[in-house]
Amino acid sequence: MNNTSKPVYLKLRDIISESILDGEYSEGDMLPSVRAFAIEQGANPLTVAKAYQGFQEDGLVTVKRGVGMFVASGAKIKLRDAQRADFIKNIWPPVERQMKRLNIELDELLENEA
Amino acid sequence: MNNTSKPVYLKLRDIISESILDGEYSEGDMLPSVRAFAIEQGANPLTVAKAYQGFQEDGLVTVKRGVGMFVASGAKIKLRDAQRADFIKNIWPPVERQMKRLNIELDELLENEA
DNA sequence: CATACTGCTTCACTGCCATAATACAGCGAT
DNA sequence: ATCGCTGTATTATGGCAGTGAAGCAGTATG
Repeated sequence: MNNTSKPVYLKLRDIISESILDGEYSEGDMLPSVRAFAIEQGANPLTVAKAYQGFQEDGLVTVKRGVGMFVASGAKIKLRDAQRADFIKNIWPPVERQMKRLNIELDELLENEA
Repeated sequence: MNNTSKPVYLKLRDIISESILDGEYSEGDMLPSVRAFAIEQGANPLTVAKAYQGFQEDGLVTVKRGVGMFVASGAKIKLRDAQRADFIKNIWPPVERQMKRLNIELDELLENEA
Protein backbone atom coordinates (compact mmCIF):
# COMPACT_ATOMS: atom_id res chain seq x y z
CA MET A 1 0.00 0.00 0.00
CA ASN A 2 1.62 3.21 1.13
CA ASN A 3 5.35 2.94 1.42
CA THR A 4 5.62 6.02 3.56
CA SER A 5 3.79 4.96 6.69
CA LYS A 6 4.99 1.38 6.74
CA PRO A 7 7.43 -0.32 9.09
CA VAL A 8 10.93 -0.41 7.68
CA TYR A 9 11.24 -4.19 7.76
CA LEU A 10 8.09 -4.50 5.67
CA LYS A 11 9.36 -2.00 3.14
CA LEU A 12 12.60 -3.94 2.87
CA ARG A 13 10.59 -7.10 2.38
CA ASP A 14 8.72 -5.46 -0.48
CA ILE A 15 11.97 -4.40 -2.11
CA ILE A 16 13.26 -7.96 -2.00
CA SER A 17 9.99 -9.33 -3.32
CA GLU A 18 9.99 -6.97 -6.25
CA SER A 19 13.62 -7.69 -7.01
CA ILE A 20 12.91 -11.39 -7.17
CA LEU A 21 9.72 -10.99 -9.20
CA ASP A 22 11.42 -8.64 -11.62
CA GLY A 23 14.29 -11.06 -12.06
CA GLU A 24 16.94 -8.83 -10.55
CA TYR A 25 17.81 -11.75 -8.34
CA SER A 26 17.30 -15.08 -10.04
CA GLU A 27 17.03 -18.45 -8.37
CA GLY A 28 20.32 -19.45 -6.86
CA ASP A 29 21.59 -15.90 -6.70
CA MET A 30 22.93 -14.63 -3.45
CA LEU A 31 21.04 -11.80 -1.84
CA PRO A 32 22.90 -8.83 -0.38
CA SER A 33 24.25 -9.54 3.08
CA VAL A 34 22.33 -8.11 5.99
CA ARG A 35 25.11 -5.64 6.63
CA ALA A 36 25.53 -4.61 3.02
CA PHE A 37 21.81 -4.22 2.47
CA ALA A 38 21.51 -2.32 5.72
CA ILE A 39 24.07 0.23 4.59
CA GLU A 40 22.54 0.41 1.13
CA GLN A 41 19.08 1.13 2.52
CA GLY A 42 20.17 3.22 5.47
CA ALA A 43 18.69 0.74 7.91
CA ASN A 44 19.88 -1.34 10.80
CA PRO A 45 21.33 -4.80 10.10
CA LEU A 46 18.90 -6.35 12.55
CA THR A 47 15.99 -4.76 10.77
CA VAL A 48 17.24 -6.27 7.51
CA ALA A 49 17.63 -9.62 9.22
CA LYS A 50 14.05 -9.36 10.39
CA ALA A 51 12.96 -8.72 6.82
CA TYR A 52 14.95 -11.68 5.51
CA GLN A 53 13.61 -13.91 8.25
CA GLY A 54 10.13 -13.94 6.77
CA PHE A 55 11.44 -15.20 3.45
CA GLN A 56 13.25 -18.16 4.88
CA GLU A 57 10.19 -19.10 6.90
CA ASP A 58 8.26 -19.17 3.66
CA GLY A 59 10.98 -21.21 1.97
CA LEU A 60 11.70 -18.49 -0.56
CA VAL A 61 15.35 -18.18 0.37
CA THR A 62 17.80 -20.78 1.63
CA VAL A 63 20.44 -19.90 4.16
CA LYS A 64 23.98 -21.07 3.82
CA ARG A 65 25.24 -20.19 7.19
CA GLY A 66 28.50 -18.34 7.07
CA VAL A 67 28.06 -17.76 3.37
CA GLY A 68 24.89 -15.91 2.61
CA MET A 69 21.24 -16.12 1.68
CA PHE A 70 20.22 -17.43 -1.71
CA VAL A 71 17.04 -17.29 -3.70
CA ALA A 72 15.46 -20.72 -3.37
CA SER A 73 14.48 -22.94 -6.24
CA GLY A 74 10.99 -22.14 -7.44
CA ALA A 75 10.92 -18.98 -5.35
CA LYS A 76 9.77 -16.73 -8.14
CA ILE A 77 6.69 -18.79 -9.00
CA LYS A 78 5.95 -19.46 -5.36
CA LEU A 79 6.18 -15.78 -4.57
CA ARG A 80 4.09 -14.84 -7.54
CA ASP A 81 1.35 -17.30 -6.66
CA ALA A 82 1.29 -16.21 -3.02
CA GLN A 83 1.05 -12.57 -3.96
CA ARG A 84 -1.62 -13.23 -6.53
CA ALA A 85 -3.70 -15.09 -3.98
CA ASP A 86 -3.22 -12.34 -1.44
CA PHE A 87 -4.13 -9.69 -3.96
CA ILE A 88 -7.32 -11.39 -5.03
CA LYS A 89 -8.39 -12.30 -1.54
CA ASN A 90 -7.32 -9.29 0.53
CA ILE A 91 -6.33 -6.37 -1.64
CA TRP A 92 -8.84 -6.24 -4.44
CA PRO A 93 -12.18 -6.63 -2.61
CA PRO A 94 -11.91 -3.40 -0.56
CA VAL A 95 -10.60 -1.57 -3.63
CA GLU A 96 -13.56 -2.67 -5.66
CA ARG A 97 -15.94 -1.82 -2.84
CA GLN A 98 -14.51 1.66 -2.62
CA MET A 99 -14.80 2.12 -6.38
CA LYS A 100 -18.45 1.22 -6.28
CA ARG A 101 -19.13 3.49 -3.33
CA LEU A 102 -17.46 6.45 -5.03
CA ASN A 103 -18.80 5.64 -8.50
CA ILE A 104 -15.32 5.36 -9.94
CA GLU A 105 -15.23 3.64 -13.29
CA LEU A 106 -12.26 1.67 -14.54
CA ASP A 107 -12.15 3.92 -17.57
CA GLU A 108 -11.03 7.00 -15.69
CA LEU A 109 -8.31 5.02 -13.99
CA LEU A 110 -6.89 3.51 -17.14
CA GLU A 111 -6.96 6.68 -19.16
CA ASN A 112 -4.46 8.42 -16.94
CA GLU A 113 -1.55 6.48 -18.31
CA ALA A 114 -0.85 6.08 -21.95
CA MET B 1 -3.64 -11.81 18.79
CA ASN B 2 -4.39 -9.02 16.38
CA ASN B 3 -6.90 -10.51 14.01
CA THR B 4 -8.08 -6.96 13.40
CA SER B 5 -5.14 -5.60 11.50
CA LYS B 6 -6.62 -2.12 11.48
CA PRO B 7 -6.78 0.26 14.43
CA VAL B 8 -10.25 0.59 15.92
CA TYR B 9 -10.45 4.34 15.53
CA LEU B 10 -9.77 3.99 11.80
CA LYS B 11 -12.47 1.39 11.42
CA LEU B 12 -14.88 3.67 13.24
CA ARG B 13 -13.86 6.49 10.93
CA ASP B 14 -14.68 4.32 7.94
CA ILE B 15 -18.08 3.48 9.36
CA ILE B 16 -18.89 7.18 9.77
CA SER B 17 -17.64 7.96 6.28
CA GLU B 18 -19.79 5.28 4.74
CA SER B 19 -22.80 6.36 6.73
CA ILE B 20 -22.46 9.92 5.46
CA LEU B 21 -21.76 8.87 1.89
CA ASP B 22 -24.69 6.48 1.91
CA GLY B 23 -26.97 9.18 3.27
CA GLU B 24 -27.67 7.51 6.57
CA TYR B 25 -26.66 10.78 8.19
CA SER B 26 -27.57 13.80 6.14
CA GLU B 27 -26.17 17.29 6.49
CA GLY B 28 -27.30 18.90 9.73
CA ASP B 29 -28.04 15.57 11.36
CA MET B 30 -26.54 14.88 14.72
CA LEU B 31 -24.11 12.03 14.88
CA PRO B 32 -24.34 9.48 17.68
CA SER B 33 -22.69 10.70 20.87
CA VAL B 34 -19.26 9.34 21.59
CA ARG B 35 -20.67 7.25 24.43
CA ALA B 36 -23.64 5.95 22.48
CA PHE B 37 -21.52 5.06 19.48
CA ALA B 38 -18.95 3.48 21.76
CA ILE B 39 -21.54 1.18 23.26
CA GLU B 40 -23.02 0.43 19.87
CA GLN B 41 -19.65 -0.55 18.42
CA GLY B 42 -18.23 -2.15 21.54
CA ALA B 43 -15.44 0.40 21.67
CA ASN B 44 -14.10 2.89 24.15
CA PRO B 45 -15.66 6.38 24.18
CA LEU B 46 -12.22 7.90 23.84
CA THR B 47 -11.49 5.84 20.78
CA VAL B 48 -14.71 7.08 19.24
CA ALA B 49 -13.75 10.64 20.10
CA LYS B 50 -10.46 10.13 18.35
CA ALA B 51 -12.27 8.91 15.28
CA TYR B 52 -14.61 11.92 15.33
CA GLN B 53 -11.70 14.28 15.80
CA GLY B 54 -10.40 13.75 12.29
CA PHE B 55 -13.74 14.75 10.84
CA GLN B 56 -13.92 18.06 12.65
CA GLU B 57 -10.36 18.86 11.58
CA ASP B 58 -11.44 18.33 8.00
CA GLY B 59 -14.51 20.46 8.52
CA LEU B 60 -16.86 17.59 7.82
CA VAL B 61 -18.63 17.84 11.16
CA THR B 62 -19.29 20.83 13.36
CA VAL B 63 -19.15 20.55 17.12
CA LYS B 64 -21.69 22.14 19.40
CA ARG B 65 -20.01 21.67 22.71
CA GLY B 66 -22.28 20.20 25.30
CA VAL B 67 -24.79 19.32 22.61
CA GLY B 68 -23.32 17.03 19.99
CA MET B 69 -21.60 16.70 16.67
CA PHE B 70 -23.42 17.50 13.46
CA VAL B 71 -22.77 16.71 9.84
CA ALA B 72 -21.47 19.92 8.29
CA SER B 73 -22.92 21.61 5.26
CA GLY B 74 -21.50 20.20 2.07
CA ALA B 75 -19.89 17.35 3.95
CA LYS B 76 -21.13 14.63 1.65
CA ILE B 77 -19.71 16.14 -1.52
CA LYS B 78 -16.55 17.22 0.24
CA LEU B 79 -16.05 13.73 1.60
CA ARG B 80 -16.76 12.12 -1.72
CA ASP B 81 -14.34 14.35 -3.58
CA ALA B 82 -11.63 13.88 -0.99
CA GLN B 83 -12.00 10.12 -1.11
CA ARG B 84 -12.03 10.07 -4.88
CA ALA B 85 -8.86 12.15 -5.00
CA ASP B 86 -7.20 9.97 -2.41
CA PHE B 87 -8.20 6.83 -4.24
CA ILE B 88 -6.87 7.99 -7.57
CA LYS B 89 -3.70 9.45 -6.16
CA ASN B 90 -2.74 7.04 -3.40
CA ILE B 91 -4.77 3.85 -3.56
CA TRP B 92 -4.99 2.96 -7.22
CA PRO B 93 -1.38 3.43 -8.41
CA PRO B 94 0.15 0.74 -6.20
CA VAL B 95 -2.77 -1.55 -6.94
CA GLU B 96 -2.24 -1.14 -10.65
CA ARG B 97 1.51 -1.58 -10.25
CA GLN B 98 0.95 -4.82 -8.38
CA MET B 99 -1.46 -6.05 -11.03
CA LYS B 100 1.08 -5.43 -13.74
CA ARG B 101 3.82 -7.07 -11.77
CA LEU B 102 1.73 -10.16 -11.16
CA ASN B 103 0.12 -10.21 -14.59
CA ILE B 104 -3.35 -9.95 -13.16
CA GLU B 105 -5.96 -8.97 -15.71
CA LEU B 106 -9.10 -7.07 -14.82
CA ASP B 107 -11.13 -9.88 -16.32
CA GLU B 108 -10.27 -12.40 -13.66
CA LEU B 109 -11.17 -9.89 -10.96
CA LEU B 110 -14.54 -8.92 -12.37
CA GLU B 111 -15.66 -12.43 -13.16
CA ASN B 112 -15.76 -13.44 -9.53
CA GLU B 113 -18.97 -11.56 -8.89
CA ALA B 114 -21.82 -11.54 -11.27
C1' DC C 1 -29.62 25.44 41.00
C1' DA C 2 -29.90 20.36 39.77
C1' DT C 3 -29.78 16.96 36.56
C1' DA C 4 -28.43 14.70 32.60
C1' DC C 5 -26.81 14.83 28.61
C1' DT C 6 -22.84 16.46 25.44
C1' DG C 7 -17.52 16.79 23.99
C1' DC C 8 -12.90 16.83 25.73
C1' DT C 9 -8.65 16.70 28.66
C1' DT C 10 -5.13 14.31 31.55
C1' DC C 11 -2.54 10.40 33.06
C1' DA C 12 -1.07 5.89 32.40
C1' DC C 13 -0.56 1.21 30.49
C1' DT C 14 0.57 -1.82 26.72
C1' DG C 15 2.65 -3.52 22.57
C1' DC C 16 5.23 -2.86 18.39
C1' DC C 17 9.00 -0.86 15.79
C1' DA C 18 13.64 0.44 15.31
C1' DT C 19 18.04 0.91 17.00
C1' DA C 20 22.30 -0.23 19.51
C1' DA C 21 26.29 -2.89 21.41
C1' DT C 22 28.03 -7.16 21.82
C1' DA C 23 28.82 -11.76 21.30
C1' DC C 24 28.47 -16.16 19.08
C1' DA C 25 28.62 -19.60 15.10
C1' DG C 26 29.56 -21.32 10.26
C1' DC C 27 32.16 -21.08 5.91
C1' DG C 28 36.05 -20.14 2.53
C1' DA C 29 40.46 -18.51 1.21
C1' DT C 30 45.14 -17.52 2.46
C1' DA D 1 44.97 -21.98 12.09
C1' DT D 2 43.92 -17.22 11.03
C1' DC D 3 41.35 -13.69 8.81
C1' DG D 4 37.34 -11.89 6.95
C1' DC D 5 33.20 -12.57 5.49
C1' DT D 6 28.42 -14.62 6.37
C1' DG D 7 23.83 -15.09 9.49
C1' DT D 8 22.07 -15.28 14.39
C1' DA D 9 21.10 -14.46 19.41
C1' DT D 10 20.96 -11.58 23.53
C1' DT D 11 19.75 -7.69 26.08
C1' DA D 12 18.55 -2.96 26.57
C1' DT D 13 16.68 1.44 25.17
C1' DG D 14 13.90 5.12 22.98
C1' DG D 15 9.94 6.31 20.48
C1' DC D 16 5.35 6.05 19.10
C1' DA D 17 0.52 4.40 18.42
C1' DG D 18 -3.56 2.41 20.34
C1' DT D 19 -6.37 1.87 24.12
C1' DG D 20 -8.46 2.74 28.47
C1' DA D 21 -10.23 4.99 33.26
C1' DA D 22 -11.49 8.98 35.62
C1' DG D 23 -12.59 13.49 35.72
C1' DC D 24 -13.31 18.33 33.76
C1' DA D 25 -16.10 21.57 30.97
C1' DG D 26 -20.11 23.26 28.24
C1' DT D 27 -25.28 23.17 27.23
C1' DA D 28 -30.18 22.33 27.52
C1' DT D 29 -34.13 21.52 30.41
C1' DG D 30 -37.06 21.78 34.45
